[in-house]
Amino acid sequence: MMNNPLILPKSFYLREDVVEIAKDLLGKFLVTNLNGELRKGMIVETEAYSQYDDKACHAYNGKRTKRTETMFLEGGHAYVYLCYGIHHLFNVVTNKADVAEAVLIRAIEPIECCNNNSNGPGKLTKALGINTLHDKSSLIDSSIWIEANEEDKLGDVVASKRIGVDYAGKDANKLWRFYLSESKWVSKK
DNA sequence: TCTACGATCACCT
DNA sequence: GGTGATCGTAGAA
Repeated sequence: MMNNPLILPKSFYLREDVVEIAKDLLGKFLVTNLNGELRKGMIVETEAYSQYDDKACHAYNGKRTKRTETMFLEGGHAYVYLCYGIHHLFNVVTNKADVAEAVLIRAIEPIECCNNNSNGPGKLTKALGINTLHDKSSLIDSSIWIEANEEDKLGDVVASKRIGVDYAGKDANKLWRFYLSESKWVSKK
């Protein structure tokens, strides 16, 4: 994957507005190259999480643990963790080092070698072959990366409440989930 | 050490 | 619509 001009540069991830980045990731291509097999899907659904003013975030209020440590890395890294003992969830770490913010990729539209369904955060990691071994991987120069979409014909972007974070009280009402309204691959309308 | 629970999914009624 | 699977992590003791 050397010198691919479409790969999003680190500066894309280092920006300080994680909500903005969550929106920008829609329509981009998430690509993995594992075991010599290239897999690619278009991102159609994302959610933003921030350590600031967001109880739903694992690193809320700057909480640093072995698991959340990844979110404190510099933007442009993968944050992968196990949920419900079964599902691997893939996030993109954003902002500068020591600021814990990330974007959860919730659904992709299969493009290459992802015949499996991928309309949910647990399913897309399975379709792409992502697991917790990829936690802390760089998204710039390793086997997982995100490419720009030169066509960039997105259609309508819809904002909604995030899924599965009711425990977060008022923060559960934040409109920090974004999806492409025309995509049939969105996990839930 | 021990216990509780989750950024989900598939299958059941 | 309701619920069980399943296990690493976090927090308590």
